[in-house]
Amino acid sequence: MKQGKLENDQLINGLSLVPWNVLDQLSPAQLRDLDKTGITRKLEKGDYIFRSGESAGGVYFLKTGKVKVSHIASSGKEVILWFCFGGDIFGLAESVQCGEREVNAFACDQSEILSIPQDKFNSFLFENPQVMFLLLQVMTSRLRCLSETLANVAGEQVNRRFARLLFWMCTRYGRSEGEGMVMNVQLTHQEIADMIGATRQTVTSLMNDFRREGVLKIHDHVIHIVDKHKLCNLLH
Amino acid sequence: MKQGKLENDQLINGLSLVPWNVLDQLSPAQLRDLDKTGITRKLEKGDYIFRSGESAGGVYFLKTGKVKVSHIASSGKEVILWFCFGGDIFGLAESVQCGEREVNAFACDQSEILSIPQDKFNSFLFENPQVMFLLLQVMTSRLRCLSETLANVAGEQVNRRFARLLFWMCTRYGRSEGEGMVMNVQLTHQEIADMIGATRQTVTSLMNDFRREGVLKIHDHVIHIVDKHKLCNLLH
DNA sequence: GTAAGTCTGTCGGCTGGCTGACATATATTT
DNA sequence: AAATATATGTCAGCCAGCCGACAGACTTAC
Repeated sequence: MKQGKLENDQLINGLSLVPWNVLDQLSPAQLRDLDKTGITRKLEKGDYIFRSGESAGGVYFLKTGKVKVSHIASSGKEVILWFCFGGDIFGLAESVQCGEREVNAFACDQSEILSIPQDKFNSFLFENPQVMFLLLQVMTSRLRCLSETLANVAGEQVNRRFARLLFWMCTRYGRSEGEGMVMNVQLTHQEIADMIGATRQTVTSLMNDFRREGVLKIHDHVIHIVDKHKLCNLLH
Repeated sequence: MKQGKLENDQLINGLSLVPWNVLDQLSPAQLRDLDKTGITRKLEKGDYIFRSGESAGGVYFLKTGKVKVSHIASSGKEVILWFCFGGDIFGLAESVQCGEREVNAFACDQSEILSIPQDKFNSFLFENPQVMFLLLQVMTSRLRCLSETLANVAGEQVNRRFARLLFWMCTRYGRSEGEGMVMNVQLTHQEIADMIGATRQTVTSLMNDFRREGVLKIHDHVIHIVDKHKLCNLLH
């Protein structure tokens, strides 16, 4: 790992693409070290890793699977902050500080997690300053991502919010394919709604609008953006 | 500074109060070091330190004054992420990564800033891992704060959004006073609106509703929460 | 002191998107 | 295969909060 400047950093339409996959960026020795200090656990679809209000004992790495990190507003509405995939870290905010969980972490699929007690993880960070720096990058990248989401939700109409989410998800989790993009993260309309502050019904109808307009297609729950430029036009 | 656990951390109603004032937590030697590597500059009210789209050359510390960090949504609506006060760091996200600014930093008052080039700052962090850890804490604290704001904006009605903002601002920037709280951060109705995703008119009328209900009073632009519990009741 | 600029207060009309309700389609379990 | 659960599609009604507009209050500059 090079100090100071990420090598695989990219900028696409102003989107910072610092990779969030932390495990992939650690050395074999560091991985062994973490594995030794933590406990690996298997989770079933539907399990909670932690819930808002619980006291935070440590930090988690997602080895495989998919985890949803979300708030429940006092109105009962769920607000999804992001999804974690293989290699991602979560539960850091509450651990690096002291205090209780503010969010829920929920296994969307069968998953495998590595949990590491707070004090041990902090020691690990001081022994591996490059990793600490990497986390600083990941956290600031998430901060930018949330800033953008906030600007989106607070300042735009639903159709644009949806278009922006699509573009953002495809950029981060999908791949280009000719004029278009493909992303095979499985998302229900409800989940999309919870990410953009809308209702399920609104997402359903937007989805069909976009399909009718030839912006996207869906095969087996995989979203294909037919024409990147068409989508981009919906952003401004 | 103690490693691993912040001493002056507090939790009030689930609000993490990791202090954001970074300069106050540095040693005299570290301060001297930073002062030497950076440039101190005075700003007039209304100056921009940077704007969205510019390339990011470094990181800033606010020595005195007040700086607004905001997004402009493509609809033209401004969305305020937070205000910085004496000792706060800003512009880190874009610097620690590479790339361009995504937000605007605007001096709300006469201010004094210390700007430090990215590469020098990164070196400084590796020489002072405790500071790097401190920044990790500050950034994750802001991440939590933004998460909460997002949940607020995406999941609650305006009156609650406003109540939550008041509570949050008083907790972070104000002080308790008997049954109530006082906060003398000067905010216009427009600025409040931009923090909660509402319009100025809505904030004006909410402000008067709350005054009528005996939740708050205003003297010389200073907000007094008359009864903390009354405000808290509005949150749920 | 006056003028220009910026904030605050108030109101009627309008609408984006929520609510609720129900039908159909697709997965999952037994 | 049947039964249950979950996801999608569609629609009418409604209302929170936006929009525009204007008046008065308060600041700042000259």
